[in-house]
Amino acid sequence: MQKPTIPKGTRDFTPQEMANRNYIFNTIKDVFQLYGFQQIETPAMENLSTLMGKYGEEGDKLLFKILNSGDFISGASDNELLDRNSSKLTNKFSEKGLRYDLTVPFARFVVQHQNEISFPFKRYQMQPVWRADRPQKGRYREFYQCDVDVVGSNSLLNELELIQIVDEVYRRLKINVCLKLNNRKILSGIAEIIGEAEKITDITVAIDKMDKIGLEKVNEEIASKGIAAEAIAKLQPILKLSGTNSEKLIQLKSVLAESEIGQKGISELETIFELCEAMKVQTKIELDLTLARGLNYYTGAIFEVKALDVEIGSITGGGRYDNLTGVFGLDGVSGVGISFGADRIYDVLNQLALYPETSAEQTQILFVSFGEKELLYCLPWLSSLRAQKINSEVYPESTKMKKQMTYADNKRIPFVAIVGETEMNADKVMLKNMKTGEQALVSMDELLEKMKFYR
RNA sequence: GUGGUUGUAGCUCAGUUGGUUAGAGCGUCGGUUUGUGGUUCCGAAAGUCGCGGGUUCGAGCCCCGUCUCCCACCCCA
Repeated sequence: MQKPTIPKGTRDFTPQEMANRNYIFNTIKDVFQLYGFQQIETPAMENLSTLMGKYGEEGDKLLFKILNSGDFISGASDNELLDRNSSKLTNKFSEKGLRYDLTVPFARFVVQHQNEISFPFKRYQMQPVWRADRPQKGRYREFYQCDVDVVGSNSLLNELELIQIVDEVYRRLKINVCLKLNNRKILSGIAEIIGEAEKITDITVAIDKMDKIGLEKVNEEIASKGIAAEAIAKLQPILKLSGTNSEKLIQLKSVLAESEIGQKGISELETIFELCEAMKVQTKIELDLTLARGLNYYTGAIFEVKALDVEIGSITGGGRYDNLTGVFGLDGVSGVGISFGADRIYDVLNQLALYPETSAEQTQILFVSFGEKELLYCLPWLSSLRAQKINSEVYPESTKMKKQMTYADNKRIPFVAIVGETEMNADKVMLKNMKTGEQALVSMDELLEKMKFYR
C-alpha cells in the first residue's frame, strides 16, 4: 500500500509543536485582548464572488477553488467544454473558494453585519488561510494569520495602538524586530510630482524591491514600465533618501512641497512618530519609502515588521485602507489593521530556540500504579488535583513500572505519584520528583500544597 | 506559472566502475531476579530503494516521464 501523504505546502503538527505554536497564539491573543479587541471567525470557504478580483490578477490565480458538489459538469455546455478554456470553466464548475486572507472576509463580515456592529469595531481573527502558491522557505500553502483591525475610525491613535501591539507582542516573544513605516499618500505624492500618478502601482512594486535588487535594477524596472527618463531622474533623490526619520521627513517636505496629498502623508507620519515617542514605544521604527507592499487597497499608513536575527522576510504587515468595504457596497468606513504571520513567527522562534522551558499545557503529575485496586485509589486524588487546576493523569493500565516511568519521561512530566499497597494502607502516595529523583510519602493535603505551584 | 535541486527503515544518512539475502546510528518494541524513568548490556521488528516505464543476463546505481522536497523568480505572511 502507498504510504499516506499530505498535500504539498501543508504540515502536521505534533503535540510538542502544538505546545510551541499555542505559546505564540496565546501570546498574541492576550495582547490583542489587552487592547480591547474582540475575536470573530469566518468560514474557511467563501463564495468566489467575494474573493475574486480583490487581490489582483496574481491573487486570483492563487485562490484554491472548490469543485461544486454533485454533477458539476452539467453547469457547462458542450461548446464550453470543447473550448477547453480553464478560467471560463472554473466559473462554471466552482462557486466557492478557500479564503486567501482574513481582511477581505472581514470586510464582507462588516458589511453583512453592519447593523449589529457598533463602531469603531475592534476585531481580531486567528485562522488559517490558503494560497495555491509554490512552497519555499517561509512559505506555505496553508498558514495562519492573526489579524487585528479597527474599522470605523479615522484616528491615528489606532495606528499608534497597532504599533504598541507589535511592540508588546515581540517584547513578550523576545524577538528583536524592526518596524518599517511608510505612507501611501507619500508614494502617491511622489508619483504626482514626477508626473506619473497613474503609474503608481508599477513604481511602488519596483521600489519595494530596493534592498533586494538595488537602485540600478529598480531604475531599470521602472524604465521598462514606460516611465520617462526625466521622471526617473526626479525620483532619484527620493530613492536615495537617508538619515534619521525626522531628517527624511524634512527632505521629503521640500521635495513634495507641491503635492497636497504628499504633505498629508508626511503630517500623518509625523503625528505617528510623535505619538510613539510620547508612549515610549521600544521597537525601532524606521521610515522606509521602499516599503510599498503588494496589496493595493492601502491608502494611508503601511507597516511591516522584520525579524532582525533571522533571514525570513516580513513577519507582520498591514496598513490603513480607507474604503475596503466599498467593494461590498458600504462606503465611508475606514479601517486600519495588521496581520501577524504566525507560521513565520514559529519559524523564527524555532531557529532561535526561544520557547519557554516548561509549557503550560504539559501534565504536571502522573499516577503510577500496580493493579486495579491501586488504579481506583488514584481517581479521587486526580479529581482533587484537577479541581485545583493541576494538569494530572493516571497511567490507565497496570503494566510494569518501567513502562509507566518511561511514559512519564517521554512526556516530560515533572512529578510521579507511585501507588502500591504500602501507600494505600497509609492513605498516602509516594511523590517522586523526576528531575532530582527525590521522593517522599505525602498525604492528599501535602500533595495539593506541593503541586499548587505547578498550575 | 518559469528555472534549478532532492528522494534508500519512523528520523538522519551510508551503499564501490551496474553483480548474491540493501546497511549504520538514533528512535520504537521486548528482555536484563515482576516497587522506580532519563546513563549500561542483550535482542527484535521495521524498506516493492518516491512512483511508472525503458536499457541490460542483471538496476538502489544508467535513460525517460511523473510526483514530492528544498531553493530562486513572479508574488507574498
